[in-house]
Amino acid sequence: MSFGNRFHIRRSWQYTLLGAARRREALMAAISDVARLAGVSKATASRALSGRGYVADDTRERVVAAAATIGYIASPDAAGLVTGRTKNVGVVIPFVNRWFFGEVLEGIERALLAAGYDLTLYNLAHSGPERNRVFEFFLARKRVDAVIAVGVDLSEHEVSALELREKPLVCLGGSGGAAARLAVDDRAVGQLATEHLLHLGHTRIAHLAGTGAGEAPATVPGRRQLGFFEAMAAAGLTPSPADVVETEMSMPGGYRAALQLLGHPGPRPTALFAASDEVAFGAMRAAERLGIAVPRELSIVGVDGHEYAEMFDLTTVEQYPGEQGRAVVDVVLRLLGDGAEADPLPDSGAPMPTRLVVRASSTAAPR
Amino acid sequence: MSFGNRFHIRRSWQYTLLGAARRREALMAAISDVARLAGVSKATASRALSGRGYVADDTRERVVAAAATIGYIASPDAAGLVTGRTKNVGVVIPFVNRWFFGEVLEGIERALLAAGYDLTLYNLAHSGPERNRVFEFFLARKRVDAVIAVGVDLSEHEVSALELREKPLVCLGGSGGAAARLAVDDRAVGQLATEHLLHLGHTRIAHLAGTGAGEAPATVPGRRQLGFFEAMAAAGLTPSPADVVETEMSMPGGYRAALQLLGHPGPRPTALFAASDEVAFGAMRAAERLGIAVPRELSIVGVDGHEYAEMFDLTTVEQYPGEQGRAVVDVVLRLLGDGAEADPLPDSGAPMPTRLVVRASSTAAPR
DNA sequence: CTGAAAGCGCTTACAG
DNA sequence: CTGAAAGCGCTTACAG
Repeated sequence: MSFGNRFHIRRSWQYTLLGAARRREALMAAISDVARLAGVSKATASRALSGRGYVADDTRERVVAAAATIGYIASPDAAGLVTGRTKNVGVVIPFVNRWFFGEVLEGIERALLAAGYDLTLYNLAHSGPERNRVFEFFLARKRVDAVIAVGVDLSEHEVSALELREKPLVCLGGSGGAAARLAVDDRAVGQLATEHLLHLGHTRIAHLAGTGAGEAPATVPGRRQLGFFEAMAAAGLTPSPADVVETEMSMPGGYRAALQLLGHPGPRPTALFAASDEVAFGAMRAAERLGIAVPRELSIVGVDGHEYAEMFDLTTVEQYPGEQGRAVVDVVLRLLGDGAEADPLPDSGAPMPTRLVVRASSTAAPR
Repeated sequence: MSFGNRFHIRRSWQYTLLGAARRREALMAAISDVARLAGVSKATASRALSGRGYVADDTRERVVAAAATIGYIASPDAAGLVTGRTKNVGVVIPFVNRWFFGEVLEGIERALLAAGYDLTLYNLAHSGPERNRVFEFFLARKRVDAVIAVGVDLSEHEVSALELREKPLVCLGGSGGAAARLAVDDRAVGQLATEHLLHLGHTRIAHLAGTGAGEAPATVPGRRQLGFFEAMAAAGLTPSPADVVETEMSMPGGYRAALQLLGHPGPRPTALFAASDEVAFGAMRAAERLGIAVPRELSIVGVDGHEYAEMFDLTTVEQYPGEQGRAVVDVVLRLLGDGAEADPLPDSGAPMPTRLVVRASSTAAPR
């Protein structure tokens, strides 16, 4: 029962490629090695190790022991070839370095790992040819069992590229596609933030919206802005166009936009609804630079529940991206028939939870 | 030459699993479909598509056309089984949501994607059993061709788990392992930041160090702290232990640590070297809260070249994480024999570039 | 320049 | 409960 035989049968090119590894006894063992050592067939070894199918208890033990001895770990790719499952999920995400997206990604990664799945990351930071290649080549291959799209606005074409390959798609936020989608109610979020400021007596409230909010009402920035307008309208107020400024949803973006908004001579808004906490932090910094006291002269509300919000005393509508990541993985696993069957199905219609957290950045309107 | 035959041969369970996909003509095509359509053997189809081996020009054209017609994309996992190459790299990273790490990750992703590689993400945020599982199971499988470790302090055991599987390992920053490592000279960085403050006439300089700097001089926080001490010593100064505080390398971490450091009654340091820009931002916020004017009463220097540094007018020793990510992929590709052979070998001994950028947060010592 | 054959490492249905 | 056989989709060495 020596291991030598196998190698002499191998073709020379294979031998060259894997020779070094093979020659060390315990390395890169295949299931046939386990089977041989345990004195059973590959089929039995497979059943014993996977837990699928009947195997006598003592046989199983022998197989498991043999696997441990030679450090055997099954190749998921070889298994995937026959089962059609790679145990790998593609995650498409536009940013990694914005708080919300980073938290979601960490939540997804943790949940996937716990389920024995790999996470293949596709960063869509720069659209263009790269983005096409992701949808038409990388995600189209059989390498991923499913796709999670985080905060991406999918085109028809992108969705159908995935459908063509019958690749399950679950979205978190973003827009486009008829696929399964988990999301907070961003319209309600915008409404709530604005109502909080209205409730404090503010009447001139500005909005630092995310890029594209105006043209694309279905996107996250668009929905938050919609909520803002609705709350204002319900209070009988019509924001002046100059008080609604679009910006990249980052801290420097918020800083620059707020500098413009607040630096203009003449009466200023007394309150500001920022489309995200990062935008709000930028606005706070801009106010500081312009000598505008927050919250005495300017109340600010953000969205996210950013890790820094407490430090900056920022009032915000919290959401829970880590939980959202976990939840989206739950849905994927269930779609793949791999979740705990016992788990109740998530209420797919219901929006993900949010919560208004009031801190010192918002206060009663002056006078 | 109908596609129907194939399916009747399939076993029923396969049929059930893949049936729906197969029945739509153009879907999930295999190379045998391409071969049949082009009227050649699988071997020739493979050669034509991969570009390896001789194929007559017109044959190639026919094969390529056939592949396009049925939307054929090769399964990398099946190919990997025979070539031993998965075109997939595992990336191990402790954070995704800290600026430096996010930038590195984006740089790695872009470079890998451009080379046709996938990136499988393993987030080591929480060490413990999960971390073990990553090294002993996930990375040990044949699923990844190589491993990139970003800013991780590898144990002997972790390194040998990888070596056992002959998995090429390239590190960016961090410590541990004799593997290939790209890194900035963190000792020099600490020295430079400190010398800048000394040069401005400061003599009482505090240091907000990263967690573990004291016990682990080989780690990034340890090396930066070493540089700090060396520069101080060279100036004939010995920092008081109270002026060296360890903190998590985040903005809230810096905030809390600086609150302690600066809130203490009695004379204060006039300058502060923060182990990262995020720590520095936190310290700025703490100073603001305590009514300490930056830079008039307190000069602050950070490390990183964070996206926000300009907004906060922070003097910092910049590094270029996006470039670092790209560079580490270069090394991996070369190790895998997949890089442009023409490229000059990177000067593996040389540290990655850094640069002192002076802004308004640091100024001459009071008096 | 091309095809038939072997084989990568695994899992499953089938027959005992 | 177990094994022999077939096959997942691909690529390569070999022989023409």
